[in-house]
Amino acid sequence: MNGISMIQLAKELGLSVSTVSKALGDSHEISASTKKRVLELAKKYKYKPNPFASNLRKKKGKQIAVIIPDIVNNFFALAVDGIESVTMSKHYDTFIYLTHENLEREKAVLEHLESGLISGLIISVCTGREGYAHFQEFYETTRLPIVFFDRVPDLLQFPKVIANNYESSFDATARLIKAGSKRPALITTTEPMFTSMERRRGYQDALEKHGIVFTDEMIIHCTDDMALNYTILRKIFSQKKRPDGIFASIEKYAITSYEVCKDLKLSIPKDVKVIGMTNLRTAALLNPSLSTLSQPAFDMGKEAAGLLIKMIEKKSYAAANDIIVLPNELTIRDSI
Amino acid sequence: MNGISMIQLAKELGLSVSTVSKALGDSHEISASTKKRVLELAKKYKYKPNPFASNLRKKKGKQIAVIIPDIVNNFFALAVDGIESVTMSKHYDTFIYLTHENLEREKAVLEHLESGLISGLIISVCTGREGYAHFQEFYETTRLPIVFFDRVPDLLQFPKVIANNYESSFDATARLIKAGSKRPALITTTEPMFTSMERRRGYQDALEKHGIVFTDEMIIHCTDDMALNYTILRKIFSQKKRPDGIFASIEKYAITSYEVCKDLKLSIPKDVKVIGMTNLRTAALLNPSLSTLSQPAFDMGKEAAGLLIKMIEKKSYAAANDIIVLPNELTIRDSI
DNA sequence: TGCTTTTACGAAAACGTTATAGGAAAAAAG
DNA sequence: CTTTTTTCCTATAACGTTTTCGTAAAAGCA
Repeated sequence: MNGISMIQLAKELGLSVSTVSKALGDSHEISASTKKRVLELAKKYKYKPNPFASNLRKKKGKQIAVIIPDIVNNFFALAVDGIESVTMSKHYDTFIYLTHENLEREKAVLEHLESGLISGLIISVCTGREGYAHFQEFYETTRLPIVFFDRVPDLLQFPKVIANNYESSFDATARLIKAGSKRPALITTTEPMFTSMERRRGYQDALEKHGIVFTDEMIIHCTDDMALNYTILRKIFSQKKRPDGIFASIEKYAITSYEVCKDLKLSIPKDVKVIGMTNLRTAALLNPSLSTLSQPAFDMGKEAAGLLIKMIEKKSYAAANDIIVLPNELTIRDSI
Repeated sequence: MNGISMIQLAKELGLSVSTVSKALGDSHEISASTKKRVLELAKKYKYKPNPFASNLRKKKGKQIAVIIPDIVNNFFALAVDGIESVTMSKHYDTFIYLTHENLEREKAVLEHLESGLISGLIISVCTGREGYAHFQEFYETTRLPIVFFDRVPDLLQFPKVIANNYESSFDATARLIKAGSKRPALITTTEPMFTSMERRRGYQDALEKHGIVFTDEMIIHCTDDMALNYTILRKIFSQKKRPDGIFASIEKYAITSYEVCKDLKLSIPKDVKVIGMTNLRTAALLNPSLSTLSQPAFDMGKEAAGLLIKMIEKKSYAAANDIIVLPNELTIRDSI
């Protein structure tokens, strides 16, 4: 805030402010020699255009926001890494907001951003399949480009970046079955999210394909509360007729599954075969090493940011209904 | 950018713009009844002040920046979580920039931020003990408050939030020795950072205190390249006179140590005892469960953000030389 | 009553840009 | 040698706030 302004530059050069502005913008209206003079003095004084003035006048800036449920999570951390790699290279600034799975917080952030602080939004939703009015409303009032990733509201018409959850869940479940699991369970969230539903669909179709009769108890609903999840899982795995396989569709559920099996002295993979949907870097080092279905988190972030910036910079909103699908990666280790 | 402006509010109320501005700012110059009228209409239209106009006029905004080397790392992710929890509650917006341990990138970000986009800066440095000119320069030209955390430049006079690295490293090393390690090694970075040096000091003093003669080979220097680290460690642990203990002063070095020991069929803790400086949530699930010295990452972020906002809002820079020290936590598990 | 003080508002300038419109000089065209 | 076009620059008005200063009316005071 302490640097030199365009006005001072103009004064020292004996030029008008508009000339300086155009010279810095490399306008064709300005002669090469004048441009050179301006650029040189600007460099000498390390002139930096005031972003507030510029944004105010242009009614548009180079700032975007990322709203995610959590950052202490390899998936989202990687996604942010991917987003930042793009925004950095395109000279955008990236705001970050964490909702901690709290709908009210999500709404509050969205309302706050209606001030016009940003020129685009990347978001991974924190709730189920309902209550998306705030996204629609945000869009109606701001008309700003939005890209959803991973946890997307399937019922809304917005560009999205997702993984092939159905297909990869099908494959993962099939692998559990082929490895000998007769009753593989799906651990999923209580929130009815599109992402989870796709995974569930893949899971159920794989069961059917392999002639396993699906019953409701095969689906275990966990929450955001790690301690509660432990209780839930411990109870289920203490039963006589417990599952002999686990497809943990969320990172932390895989970890809790390991804890429960360890405490109940259930052997992995002998008693229970496990595949976890996770991007944990330590998966290979767990005891036993965890078979994972990992998401292309970094690339999802990259694609989302690329798409968003394209939408911001092109007037064309042709991309508005784009859905980019990236493949999950199945890595079989000792837990199966 | 599509909402209603103050001008339109004023027009509809039959008031001047300045009156509306003051009313919204709860100025004493405005009567209670007028304030009420203004507030009501503002709420009706969901009026949001344009942050660019406001920041431009006030020469100050409610945006801060966080610059860190990495986000795919539990320590920094937790720190960002802590920072965000504060900025969110104080209604600040948080920019995030990742340097990926790249000095040039760090310099570029700092220079970019000299435009005045932010009102304060939280940073964890990416380099050694030299080349801090860019921080000093950033401060000279912007006069903006800066708070360093974890990786701090010890030679510069700025407020800092750090962990008790010396004391806790001393304790961790002492535990390795008490557990039977005769030649515990320290794995540290090649970059000569203050943080690492403190850890090293604690390590060496613990050796001396317990009558172990220190030699240079006991310090293993690793890099930012995981594959290279593997090679380095594998070579050292393949030697006859290999270390029988590891104090891994950085998260990823602990993981690579595990990988190397596993591949070399060295038993942890029988052949090699390990303590890792890490915030990994899966530490307890590793094989064997990893003893950790974990940093108060979330709280460090919280303290840093709290301090920064205090500096931004108070005119007093009394806090300018504050150094906040938080304790690391030692958790002994099966790897020792 | 006349005087001062307080209350409650408005006019206008400022913050640092960018965009629009216009114009003088130089170059090109006839 | 005029006319047209092109080149290069300036003046000015925005963008939406906040702040300073001025002032009429109301209130206080003798």
